[in-house]
Amino acid sequence: MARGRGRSWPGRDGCTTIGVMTSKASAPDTPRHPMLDEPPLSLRERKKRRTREAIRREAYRLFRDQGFDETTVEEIAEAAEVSPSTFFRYFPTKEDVVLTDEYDPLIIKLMREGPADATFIEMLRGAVLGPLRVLMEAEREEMVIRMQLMVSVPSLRKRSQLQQTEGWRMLSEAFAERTGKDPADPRLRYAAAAIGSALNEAMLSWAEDGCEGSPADRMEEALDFVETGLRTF
Amino acid sequence: MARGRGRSWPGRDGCTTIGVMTSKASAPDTPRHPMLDEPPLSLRERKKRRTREAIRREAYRLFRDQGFDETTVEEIAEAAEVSPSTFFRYFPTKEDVVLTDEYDPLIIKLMREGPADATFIEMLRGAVLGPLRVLMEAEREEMVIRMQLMVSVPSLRKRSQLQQTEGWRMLSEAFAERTGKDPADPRLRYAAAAIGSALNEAMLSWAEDGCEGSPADRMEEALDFVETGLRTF
DNA sequence: CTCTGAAATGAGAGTAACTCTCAAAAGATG
DNA sequence: CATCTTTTGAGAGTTACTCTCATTTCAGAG
Repeated sequence: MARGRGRSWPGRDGCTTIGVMTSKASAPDTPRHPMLDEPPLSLRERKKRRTREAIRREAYRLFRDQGFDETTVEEIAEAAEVSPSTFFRYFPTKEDVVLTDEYDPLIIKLMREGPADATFIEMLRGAVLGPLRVLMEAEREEMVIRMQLMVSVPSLRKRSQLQQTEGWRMLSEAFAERTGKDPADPRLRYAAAAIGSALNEAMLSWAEDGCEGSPADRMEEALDFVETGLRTF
Repeated sequence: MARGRGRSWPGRDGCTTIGVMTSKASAPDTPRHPMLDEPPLSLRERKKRRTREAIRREAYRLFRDQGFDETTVEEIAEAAEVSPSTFFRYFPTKEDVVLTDEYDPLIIKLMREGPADATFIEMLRGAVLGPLRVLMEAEREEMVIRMQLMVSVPSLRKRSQLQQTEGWRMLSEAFAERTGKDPADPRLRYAAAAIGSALNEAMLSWAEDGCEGSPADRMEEALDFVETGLRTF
């Protein structure tokens, strides 16, 4: 085939839906979120950011109007006024336009600042649900479109990064580092995987029910449940 | 693009790695496992089964010899002496050759026969880990190859059905039915998703460590952990 | 302002995983 | 043997990516 994956693109730095990154490194655009006020901005960087935003904006528009599968990369590139080549330099796959975001650094940062004696779940309540609530206020519209796409397009649903174990590695490591736990402890993997999937499921159920309120509420519910409910369910 | 997914193939009935199905329905081949001694076998059915087995066998051989990405569907089809068209009639995607199996009916059956007052996790210990141990004895070699592929090929790793929430729906429903619980209870979704991912992670860690013994041991460990350990971890 | 190197872009050709249609082959059935 | 149904093969088409290379554009030094 051709469907590339895991190569080494310039356009990304590796992050994802609601802060669960699939790390990558360097190049064209190193996305970071404004909420995490980053330093300066060279001309080149500004241009790259604009390009990335243009691609994403046009892509969402087309996805909304004619559907994800019905929109070709070529169309997106044309609408964003870049070449198809450039599109792929910014997003490794069409799916990544929807799945990628820039919140991971923020989450990691919050984890490093959290209480050193917190449990994994407690830490996540602060580092993931907190910013998510803010995010939903600030960019609700875009988030809603994303979530709806993720629910309705099978290929996106499956790749939802909240569900991708791999994406939780950095988060787990940050947690281990902060709390002094062994990063190689298999329980860390189990916990991250289990919780990630439960959160993902909570998000899906929120989207399926019409995207009312904040998904963070559902996620809170899911966290509470997996924290103590599995023994008796 | 072309990468189809979720269409409506004739060749499958919907099942998956270690019994976590992505249901589908009807047609050419309705795979079932011998362990679940099914009734008769018409000439046509036997042929279909043979074809399916031939495809899988040749595919595994080629994957092992030259790698998953380096093997084209065309090569597999040729080795199995069928046309590429036929290949896709049996397996919706190349990945499914590795990800699909026929254990789901067995697991469902065991769940329906299990204790009606068991918790979800208890039920899984019996219905999933039990047969898995047997399976590992009976078809160890093939299972090991599958697992190794699933660990080493990124696209497979991500799609590992143990991780696919969707695949757990039927299992959840069987559980709800057996124990008289509400199948729409969101906690059922959370539980299935969380446990599925933890089990998947256990399997991966087993494969990464060289596939020694049975993955069921690791999975047992993971189940024990998510059952009670998340509150304090 | 100019020169120089580095990074981003565009163009275009190539690969391979699917998709779809249709006619031919092969079991099933009576 | 005749007919109906299901499976198969052939082949053409779409599109997501991949790779290479020439061109453009920014950065930084003089």
